[in-house]
Formats: sequence, structure tokens, C-alpha cells
Amino acid sequence: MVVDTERTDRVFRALADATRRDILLRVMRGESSVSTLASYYPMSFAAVQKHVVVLERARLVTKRKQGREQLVLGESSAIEHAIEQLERYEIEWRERLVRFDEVLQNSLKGRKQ
Amino acid sequence: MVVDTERTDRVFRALADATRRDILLRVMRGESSVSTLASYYPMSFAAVQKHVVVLERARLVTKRKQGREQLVLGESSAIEHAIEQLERYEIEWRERLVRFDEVLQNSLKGRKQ
DNA sequence: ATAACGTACAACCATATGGTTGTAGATACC
DNA sequence: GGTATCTACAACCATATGGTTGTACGTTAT
Repeated sequence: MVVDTERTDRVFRALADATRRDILLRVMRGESSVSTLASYYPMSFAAVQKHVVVLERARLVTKRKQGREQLVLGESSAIEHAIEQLERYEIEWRERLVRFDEVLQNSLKGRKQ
Repeated sequence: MVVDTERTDRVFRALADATRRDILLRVMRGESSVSTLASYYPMSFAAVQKHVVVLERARLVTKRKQGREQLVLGESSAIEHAIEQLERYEIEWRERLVRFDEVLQNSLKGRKQ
């Protein structure tokens, strides 16, 4: 079950930065050129361009060339992948609660006897 | 809306490592001492202890002392926090699809006239 | 043709990260 | 008491990360 860790690593790593999360929100609302994105943040164009590369490698965004611009667009599948990963933990949690409940039930039965 | 970025950073950062994700799965199944956890991985006790600290700072796990052992337990609220964050992106995505659909509908109406 | 714009990428820097070994303090065992 | 176990933490190292500036190249505008 240690499949896909590379991808999962990259997705969570990409999401672990506030600037990248903000870029992602913007490009899920609609595609935007890299320089337009750069104009929103108090850092150099190169820094923003690097953030886009990180998002791209995590497959959270895609780019398409239009003239001299590179338009960045959010990709929903990677988000879904991340949510699926997290839901595994929720499932574990619920199963744990169920087991706890069983133990509780058994101990109550024990008392009644 | 730039609230809570520190916490979100820490949660995603903590999840961006396969060893930490595995530790998290184990301690959501049931609490475990740090040295027991360490026995599962091909690295030093100190390395695993550091991973636990990272999970702890992200509030993905809690510790409680029992004798000389420190028992680590998964915390569901941080996972839920992370899922909530990700669902924001899903919502953006759906809204984007709705807008796209509206544009499409309008262009179809336009043609009919 | 030349200037301006948008992008990519290299080189560099400071700091963070993930690992190591070693040391020291509590607690449990004999 | 003495020894083994569990944990925490410091010091260290190599590499990754997030930022910078500078350069090069293709595209658009004058």
C-alpha cells in the first residue's frame, strides 16, 4: 500500500505554502498568466514562476501556451487525490471509534452478568 | 481570509512525508509508544521522535505520558481541518464549472436569435 | 528593426528539513 | 544500588526550499 507516495508527497508539499494555495484558488476560478499571478504577490516574478512549477509537478495545475503568455489552470483531479488520501485517515478514525464502542459494549455486558 | 495559514502550513507540511503519514495511520488505529513506532522504520529512534514532534506541532497527534513511555494518539480534528481546506478548492472548481456552463448557455441562446 | 513584454532558467544565498550520533534525565527491573 | 529502557534534545551534516538577481529567448507592438 506504499503506492503513489511520490505523488502524494508532492501534492501535500505543494499545498504546504500559503502563496501556492492562493495561486491555486485563483487558477481554479479561471486561468491566468504567470505574470498576472506574479502581480498579486510581494515577491519577484521568478519566485512566483517557481511556485507555479511546484504546483505543476504536483499536477495541481496545468499550463497552456497562448502567444507569449503561459496560461495556468487549476486541475481538480489532484485535489480529489489529496482528499481521498485524507479520507483514509477519517476511515481509520471511525473504525477506531467503532472498536472502542465494541469494547465499551462488552464491558457493559460483563457488568450485567 | 488569510487566517490560520500557519496551522494549515504545518498540517500539509506534516502530511508531505510518507513516514509521517504511516505513523499517523498507525496511531489512528490505536495509541502507541514512540519506541514501538520507531521499531517499524529503518531509521534511528531520534529520527522517528522528530517525526512525531512534527505531527504533534501540526496537532495531528497528541501524546500522553504513561510511566516512562510516551503514548502517541491520532487526532481527528486536524485531519478534518485539512479536508475542509481542500474542499474549498473543490467548491471553487464546481463554481467554475457552473460559470462555464452559464457562458455556454448564453452562447447557445445567442446563436438561436 | 527595435523596443517592450512574458517566460524560463542558472547562479547564488539563507534557512529549513531529514537524517545521524551522543548525552542526559526519568522510570522500571533485579 | 545498579542496570536497562524510554524519551528528549543538542550538535552536526547533506540536501531541499524559498527567495533573490541576471541572462537569454520567443512574441508582440511601434
